[in-house]
Amino acid sequence: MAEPITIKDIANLCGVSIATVSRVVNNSPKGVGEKTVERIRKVIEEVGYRPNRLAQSMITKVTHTIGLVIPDVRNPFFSELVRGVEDVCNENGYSCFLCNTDGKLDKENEYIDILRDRIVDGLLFTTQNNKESNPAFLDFHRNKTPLCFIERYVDELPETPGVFFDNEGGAALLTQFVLDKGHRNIAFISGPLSTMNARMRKSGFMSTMQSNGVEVDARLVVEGNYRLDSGYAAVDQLLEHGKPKFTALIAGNDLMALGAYQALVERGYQVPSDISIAGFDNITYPAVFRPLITTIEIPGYKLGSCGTEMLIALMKGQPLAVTRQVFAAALRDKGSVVQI
Amino acid sequence: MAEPITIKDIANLCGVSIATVSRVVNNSPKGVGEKTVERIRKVIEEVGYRPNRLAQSMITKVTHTIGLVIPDVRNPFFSELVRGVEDVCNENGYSCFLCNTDGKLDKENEYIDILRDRIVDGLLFTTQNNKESNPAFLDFHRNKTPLCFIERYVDELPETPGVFFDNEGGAALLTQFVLDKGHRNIAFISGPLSTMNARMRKSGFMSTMQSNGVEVDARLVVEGNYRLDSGYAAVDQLLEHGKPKFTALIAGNDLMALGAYQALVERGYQVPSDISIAGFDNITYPAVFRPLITTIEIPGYKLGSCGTEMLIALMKGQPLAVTRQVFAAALRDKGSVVQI
DNA sequence: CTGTTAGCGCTTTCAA
DNA sequence: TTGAAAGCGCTAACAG
Repeated sequence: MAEPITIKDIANLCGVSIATVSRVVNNSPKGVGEKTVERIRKVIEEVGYRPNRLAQSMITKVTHTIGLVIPDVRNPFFSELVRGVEDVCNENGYSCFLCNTDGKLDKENEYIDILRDRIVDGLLFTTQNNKESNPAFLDFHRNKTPLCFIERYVDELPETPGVFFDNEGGAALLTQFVLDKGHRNIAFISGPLSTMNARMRKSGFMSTMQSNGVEVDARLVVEGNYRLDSGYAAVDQLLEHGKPKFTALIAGNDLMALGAYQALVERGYQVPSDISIAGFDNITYPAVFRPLITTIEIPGYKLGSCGTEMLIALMKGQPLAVTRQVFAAALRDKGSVVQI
Repeated sequence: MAEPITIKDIANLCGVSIATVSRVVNNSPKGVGEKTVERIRKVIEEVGYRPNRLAQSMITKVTHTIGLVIPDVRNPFFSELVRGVEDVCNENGYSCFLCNTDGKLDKENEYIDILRDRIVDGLLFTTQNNKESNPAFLDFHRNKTPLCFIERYVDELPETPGVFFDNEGGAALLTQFVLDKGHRNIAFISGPLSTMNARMRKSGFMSTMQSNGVEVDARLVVEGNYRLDSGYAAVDQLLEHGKPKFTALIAGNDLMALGAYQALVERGYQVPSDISIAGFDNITYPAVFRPLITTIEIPGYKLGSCGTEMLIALMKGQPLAVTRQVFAAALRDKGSVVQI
């Protein structure tokens, strides 16, 4: 290990004190002679000196690092989000620790501790898990380490900044779209109602049905778990009493919509001519793949990049104009909902 | 910002010196009275003291962090890989900085500098870009910061450890499979031949054809760029002179295979009954999606986790049994290649 | 304009 | 078994 060059070496090489070198490194108080600045700059360049960030951080107490805690980077929504976060970090001189929790509370806690130990300047946090709030958050909060939520609501920390997706509005938009196509008997497969976004989506569906004066048949509303097979199983439940009583089906996400699609097709129904289908997420794949599902797009990249921008503002001590940003939903019509 | 608790506070609270506290924190030289250890432990627990990792790192020169440099986490292959890396890091007390370069040389260089400044203990690097070797690598090499390649070959650093996928063997396996189905006129769409893996795959195809005594029609071998549309375009090129002269088509990756599929179907050919298709990558999607392409699976997670294990061994100064691990290919038959 | 000095929080000899 | 003291590489008063 070639001993790294230190500020001391530069000072010696230039015949000045380390304080002076430090000043030009931080191009601080212009109170350094121009000649000196130039000379020092030249030497730094020549020998390839790079300040030791650990030493700097020890004094300044800032590390220019953040922690990003997500359930699983393999989920396309999160990889979009991660990329949004990382891009903004990089643009602003921050580096980002990636942490996968699989949504498990103990891993979330573990990572929060790890990140605190690493003295990150801020934390970006997202999870489906909101059964209970995490005590570690309160620590962060106490230490005033900036924290920004992504699609997460914690009752105990109502004023914590965050970026959110308008789940309710998205569901309303989609439901209205289906209604406008003439459907009146619409089935709904929700995500797990333990999660806030599943509740919001369901609520958007229900209220839009109501505001359109369309009664919701309770037997047509079932709960899934956001996975493909639960969409499949939901169809069995919906068809329990023979022929379908619905002409359209809205699922809480595209995966369940796909599962439902499979179940319907296997049972001899044509989609969308017999039954229309719609979902949430806009999971996108190479253009050749079929089926295509009309869906609500959730802007993963945008949530990540904007959340990071908020966090950076926070870390710089800038007051936030808005502490909670809500992103609007966009409909992606892919033809799986037909006029009747 | 509540002032963090320091080792000094613990020392005062316990009426011992900071050296003693340090000893129990690092449960080092058992040379501390059992009573004292217990007392200090208790206080540490009570007040929730956590050693400042920056200060520790300043002295020990290790940060327990690594850098992971990839083209884009949104590519499913890389998100698999990232997860493999992160899991192994976490199991071993390391944290991981994620860096996306889009395969651009300047961003690769930038990140290498950033990571060096952050004093990562090791670097995991992967990219398709191997037109030129990166001077920054040589710095890393000079500093003896452990470096592990993932699917990357740099001529100047032949002895750098790495994990690799057996591209040539995979291509051979797939080609043999197609040959065994009775095909003799087989088209091949390679990836960009500037990349090593595209060359290896092509080479595996060529040599297997040859070893089976099957002549390769040069007009049936075209170069693509690993993207969907280049697979589509390649078909036009292959059909230039009218009817296809091939009964099977192997693409350098699934995306191009998909593009070729689309082009063939649009031109009225049935896949696989008229023309069989095979690819590389085993990109996987929810089970309902069609078409399915027979393919070679590349174990992204495994490459990530094993690469990280190698890197960790390196960082611990353990000698590596093998400096280069090559992962074997596995065929995933999905029915897109039929017997003729 | 520049240098001296005192730490940041911790590990690690060297003594006691 | 424990403590005192010397730094790690750097920043930030405070002098000059």
